[in-house]
This record gives sequence, C-alpha cells and structure tokens, in this order.
Amino acid sequence: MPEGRTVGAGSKSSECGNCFTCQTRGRTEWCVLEEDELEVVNQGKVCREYLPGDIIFHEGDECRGVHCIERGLIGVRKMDAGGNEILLRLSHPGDTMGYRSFLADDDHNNSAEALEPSVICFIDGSTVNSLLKMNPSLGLRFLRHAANDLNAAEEKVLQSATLPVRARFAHLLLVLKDRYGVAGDNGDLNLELPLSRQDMAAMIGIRPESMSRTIRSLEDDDIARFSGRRVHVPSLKSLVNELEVPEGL
Amino acid sequence: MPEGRTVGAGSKSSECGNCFTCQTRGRTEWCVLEEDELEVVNQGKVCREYLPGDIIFHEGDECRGVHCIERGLIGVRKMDAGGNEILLRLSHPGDTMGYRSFLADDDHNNSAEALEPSVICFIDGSTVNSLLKMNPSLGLRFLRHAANDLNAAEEKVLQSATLPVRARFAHLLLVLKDRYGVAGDNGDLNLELPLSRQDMAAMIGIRPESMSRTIRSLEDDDIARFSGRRVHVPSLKSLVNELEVPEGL
DNA sequence: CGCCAGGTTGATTTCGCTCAAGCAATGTGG
DNA sequence: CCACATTGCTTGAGCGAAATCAACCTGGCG
Repeated sequence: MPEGRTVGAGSKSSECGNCFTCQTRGRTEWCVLEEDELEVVNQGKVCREYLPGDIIFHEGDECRGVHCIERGLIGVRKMDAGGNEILLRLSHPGDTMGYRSFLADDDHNNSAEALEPSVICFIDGSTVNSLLKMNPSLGLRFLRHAANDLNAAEEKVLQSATLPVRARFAHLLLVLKDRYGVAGDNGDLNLELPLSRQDMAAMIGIRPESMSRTIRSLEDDDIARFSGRRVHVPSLKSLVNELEVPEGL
Repeated sequence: MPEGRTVGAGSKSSECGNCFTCQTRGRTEWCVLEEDELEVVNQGKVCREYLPGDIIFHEGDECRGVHCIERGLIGVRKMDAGGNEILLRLSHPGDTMGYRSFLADDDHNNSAEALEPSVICFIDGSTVNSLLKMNPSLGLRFLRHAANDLNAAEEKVLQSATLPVRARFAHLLLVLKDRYGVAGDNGDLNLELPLSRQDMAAMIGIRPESMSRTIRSLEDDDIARFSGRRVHVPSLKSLVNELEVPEGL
C-alpha cells in the first residue's frame, strides 16, 4: 500500500529526475546510451521517493517495466509457500531492478523494499523495448549483468548447501565490508551495517535467534565486536579464516 | 584429461555435426539464425563425443566459447574451497553451456561432466561474437535464457534455505518426472532416474547417507518405491503433498 | 579370487530450530 | 507525565533433522 511520492519527470528538482545529470549512470548498463536515446528515457520515466519499509513491488505483481535506483538502498526478498522469507540481495544506486522478469515477460518473482530513504526511477516497458531496438549493445550490457547475477546466485546455492552458519555470516560481513567498511592501518576494520539483525539472518537463511547466537560466538572468540549496527573487527585476517571449512587432513 | 573424440565439422556423419539438420535447433536460442548465419556456425564449430564420466570443462578453465549439446546428458557441478561439491543442474540436448562465463568474459565457474554418452558442439568465441553482432535478437534470446536460469537459481536458494530434505527430494522427483517420467492413467507414475544416488544427493545438497534414508522414509510411507534407478509412485498427488511445509496454523 | 565403488544401515553427535521468557528502546493514549 | 503496548534483540532449555563415523553388503571387473 505505501506508494511513495511521485516526482514528475519534468521536475526541476536538482536531486532527482534527470538522466543526463544522474550521478550513477556512467557505471551502469545505461552508459551505452546516446544523447537522443537518453532523451527517450527521460521522457518515458517516472521518478519516486520511498521511505524505509515502503514496497516498490511485490512478488507476483505484473511487471510493466524496470526500476532504476538513483539513491538509497533496496532489499530484494523472496518467499516460499510456507511464508518463509529470505533476503536475496541488496540493490544500490545505479542498479536496475526487475529487468529480468521484464525480459522474460514474466510477473515479478521477488519483491523489493526500501531499506533506506530512496529515489527510484521507473522506466516503462515500451520505452525499454524501443531502447533495446535502437541500441542493441544495451541488451548485451544487460546480458552481461544477468551473467554476473547468475554467478552470484549459484555461489549462494553452493554456500548455503555446504558452509556452516558462522562461515556464511563471516562471508556476509566481508561482502558488506567492500561497501560499508573502513579498513584500519593495522589490519583492523570498522563496519557500519546497513541491515537489522533480522535482515542479516534472512540474507544467510537462518532465524533471528541463530543470528544472535552467531554474533555472540564471534564475540566470544574475539573475531568481531558488535554494538548496535557498528562492528569492529580487530583482525581482518582472522575473520577471513572463518570462511575455511574445518577439514580433517 | 578425458578429451573425447573429435568429429570433424565437415564430417558426413548423419548423427552429428550439421546444424541445418540438428534436431534440437528449433527449440533453442539458435532458432533465430538465418541460413547464412547458420553456415557461419557450421564452419566455426567443432563436434565431439563424450562417454559418461568425461569432463567437458573444469571450473577455472579459460572460457573460449560456448558448448551446445546435441545428444546426451550433462551434469553441471560446482565445488567450494573445502572440496564440497554440488550438482547445480542437468543440461540436455539443445542447451548451450558456458555462454554465461563467455559473455561475462570470465573463466568457467563450474564444471561440466557427461552423465550419458553425449555429442557436444563447441562454438568458438570469435564466431559467437560475430553472430551476436550479425543478429542482435540472438543476444536477446540468451538474455531471456539467463533470466530463466537466474529465476531457477534463486528458487533453489530459497528452497535449500527453507524446505526440509524430504520436500526437496520430492521436488526433485517432480522435476525429473517432466522429462523422465511416464504418467499412468490412475494418477500413478513410473520414472527412470538418469542419476545415481550420489548425484541426486549432490543436487539437493545432502550426503549420500541422507539420500538413502530419505528414500527409505518415502518407501515406508508408501509415497514411492525404488528399485535401482526405477521408481514407481502409486499416487502422484501424495508426492505433491510432500512439497508443502508442515505448518502450524 | 581379491578388489573397489556405490549403496545401505546403525550409533552417535552436532548444529540450528522451536518455544518461551525477558529486556531495552520507542511510541501512544489517558 | 505515567501506564501500557509494541518492536527488535537476546538468552535459555529442549528437540530434532541431518552430518559424521563406521561397518557391511552388493555387483562388476581385473
């Protein structure tokens, strides 16, 4: 039900709604577009703000186009018949969501929820289709992106099948490090988590109680210290060690 | 090391090597190719036979092009640092393998092994690139394919995180049904498994011992009867019931 | 014949889930 | 301003599903 605030495509707002000045464009698939093609996007899109907890789309919703994140942080969730839910991945500014369902001509097969205040542009399906026709390299860009997503997904399948919870959580921390971490000189690390404990639990497919216990166990072994969403890791090396499977020789 | 037997592209063999007569082409991404483009494929490819156990490529190998399955059955495996291995999926005639690593310009990130005697055509990278340039809709086809693979992978992540072993195995049987099953009139089902117990275990991410026990438990409940690779399911309905999560109301 | 890989079975352990309670921070209405 | 829900997180006790360790059985094959 929360639908966010619409910001007109023609808005003069300096912080949203103009693809030509969009900070993130250069690093995404849209960077292959020419001036005139960008103008097509600019006309055909609708831009919105969302607050934490707002839903951008639900699993099962009809997919009418793609969503491009301009600012904020989005969680992509998927749930099964029994109501169990996992957090598949985080999406960041520059990421395009829903391109997969759109291209497969399918309904959305996961849901997207704002985790931070976010600005998201919606690009209408017919616009996307004409862009794909105008500029074939756009399709190849998305193809490459899909290839990478697929790798990540298969990696996740492997990990959740073979690694114990503690190793999966250590892995999650190391992934979050790249974007949210500040490495110290002496091999230590400070981290500001963008996620609640519940959501971290959902990312590695465990219950919140198990998340608490896993955090506790890392603290007991002096691998990391947690205080709210702040984490301090005294030795990055020992955190990396957690990834290794405890193997008999 | 087992490299299979090369069958020249110009071979007169009636069973392999000619894209124009290839039985599977119509149902795959290659069906969008025109006559002259097909001729390009025909020139640029190398065809080989493989016996069960032969490796088509290893995880980490350099990816020089794509492999198209003409006949047989291929298992796609992936292993982690600790030597744990899972069977990600089966690939069948018409499927193209390795397109993902190729498009991402990456090394192979999983390995492919023949599970049955198979015939596989290798299409050189430069050939694939020129085809993509000649016919942009080929790329879109692969994009759609990648989208579907991605769905499947995310579905698998969800399932292995939330469903118990027995339900995952029931699900596997139902998937195998579509290709290897013969449905009876009265809601029963006969199935000829293409996989060893070990490989089925690897598909749902469990140990072989657990596979044995799960089979036993289904037999004890008269859900299915196993004899070697033959399976008889008296009531398809009761097998489908196994998918549901045992939920408290 | 001995050997070996694939499969089954049993005993035991361990990891993560369930159920339940408690606690701190935040909000809400009288 | 206080009584009270509510929400997110933590902790404890007990349970259960699957892993582990180990033995053994089968069929194929040199």
